[in-house]
Amino acid sequence: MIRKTSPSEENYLKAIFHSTTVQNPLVSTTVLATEMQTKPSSVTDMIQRLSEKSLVNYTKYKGVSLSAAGRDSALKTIRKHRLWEVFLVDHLHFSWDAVHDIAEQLEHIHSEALTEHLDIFLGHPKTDPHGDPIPTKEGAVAVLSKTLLEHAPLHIPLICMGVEDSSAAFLQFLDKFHIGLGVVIEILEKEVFDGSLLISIAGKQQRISKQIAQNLYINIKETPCTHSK
Amino acid sequence: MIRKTSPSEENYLKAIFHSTTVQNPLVSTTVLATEMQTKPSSVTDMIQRLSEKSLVNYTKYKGVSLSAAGRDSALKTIRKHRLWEVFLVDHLHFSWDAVHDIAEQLEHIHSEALTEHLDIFLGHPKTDPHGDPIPTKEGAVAVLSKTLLEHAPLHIPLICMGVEDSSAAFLQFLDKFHIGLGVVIEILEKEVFDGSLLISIAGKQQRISKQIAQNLYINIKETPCTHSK
DNA sequence: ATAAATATTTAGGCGAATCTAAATAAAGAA
DNA sequence: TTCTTTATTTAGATTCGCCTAAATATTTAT
Repeated sequence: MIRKTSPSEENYLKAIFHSTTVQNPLVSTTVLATEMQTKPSSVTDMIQRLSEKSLVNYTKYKGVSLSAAGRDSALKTIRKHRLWEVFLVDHLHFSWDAVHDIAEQLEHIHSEALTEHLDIFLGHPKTDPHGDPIPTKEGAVAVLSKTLLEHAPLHIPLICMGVEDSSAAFLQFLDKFHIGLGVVIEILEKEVFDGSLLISIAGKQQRISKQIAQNLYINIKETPCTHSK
Repeated sequence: MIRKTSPSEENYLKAIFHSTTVQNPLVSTTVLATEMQTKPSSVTDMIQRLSEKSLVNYTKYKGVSLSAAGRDSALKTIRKHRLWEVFLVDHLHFSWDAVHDIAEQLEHIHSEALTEHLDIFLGHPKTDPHGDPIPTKEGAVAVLSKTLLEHAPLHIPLICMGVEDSSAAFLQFLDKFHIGLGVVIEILEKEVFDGSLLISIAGKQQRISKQIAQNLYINIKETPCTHSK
């Protein structure tokens, strides 16, 4: 009998997906253990089970990567996670820093019909409230052109497209500066000394640190964005 | 360290709630085992754990009932279940016979904020798509005046208020007769021989079996259902 | 009242997912 | 290269939720 993936397995697959996408094509036990807030031995245990189910490619002492089936499963989970985040922000009016923990639970609901009805209800959104692309039903992920604010040109209207760090702390920090997805900003000045930027948002001038500029993605203004909150 | 209730525990508490509300104030292991599609020994096992957590009152060989805390937990779960059902039917356009299994999963999401935001989004519904009352945040359940169609008077407009049996089979069967919540019907004739009824729905006459009449709740039309306690 | 039937609990085991502690492999330094 | 440090795996234990089989309590029938 074909057993459905458990929430725990799905979380591991997601973590492997993220680690192998952002960085190395092979992720180590320790890195995964840190990511999952657990012990390396637990990771080894789970990875061996996932390997037996052919969801990952695993070589002892070398590292792990996703198989086609594992990648598929991870993308399904990520699709659900991001769709739910859109629902939570756009319809239940949660702030973008509050949705992650709830979506972490909702992403494990097993019902293809639910996911697709939700997608229709939301109007087939392309990105979640943090600007991350929503994988399609078929498992395709759009590669968004991501430019860090740090590397953006001066004196040109820029549109905020996403965040690198989507921790609640950072998102709440952005809220203080009235920076959100779709917000138009313009760099007026770059400070060589500390990398800080003088920017204008909605006519007002503000100085933001290098750290913010390193965690915020922008595009040259052209297309409007949803999720304006 | 206060542990959150697990999905399994929540399902047991729900089952105990239903059994002790509908029938005896004390429910037996066997009845519960049937309800939960499991073995009596597993039920004993779980009940003992719930008893240690003071969620149920348990006397060996006698039966089990909910403690105040257990009842509270059960009502929270039922509230979530029914709110999600409203969402699934009213907003995601699922049919009323398709929502139960999905709501069974959604009801275990732990987030008070989510439940309350959902309640607001839905406009504080009083009943779910099957006519069952939605417990309040505080744990109050409205007692709806429930009259079976079987016992309803003739030649008076009746409004369909709920179902006794909410299995997919029965609900789909009702759909065939175009019977749904809020639909107005009138009994034209009662057949003594087999208990079947000749009714009119939206001007059309139909004959329905005794079994349907025994599983459908109605109210006299002019009296709108008051959800006050 | 006693025996038979039935309901319930106990005992012992299993798989999933976790942990700690010990063993072993790989990598880095002298 | 050989030793030491670090990373990784294995071994053994734990909890949860379930199972089967056996023991025991309760109920029913004779």
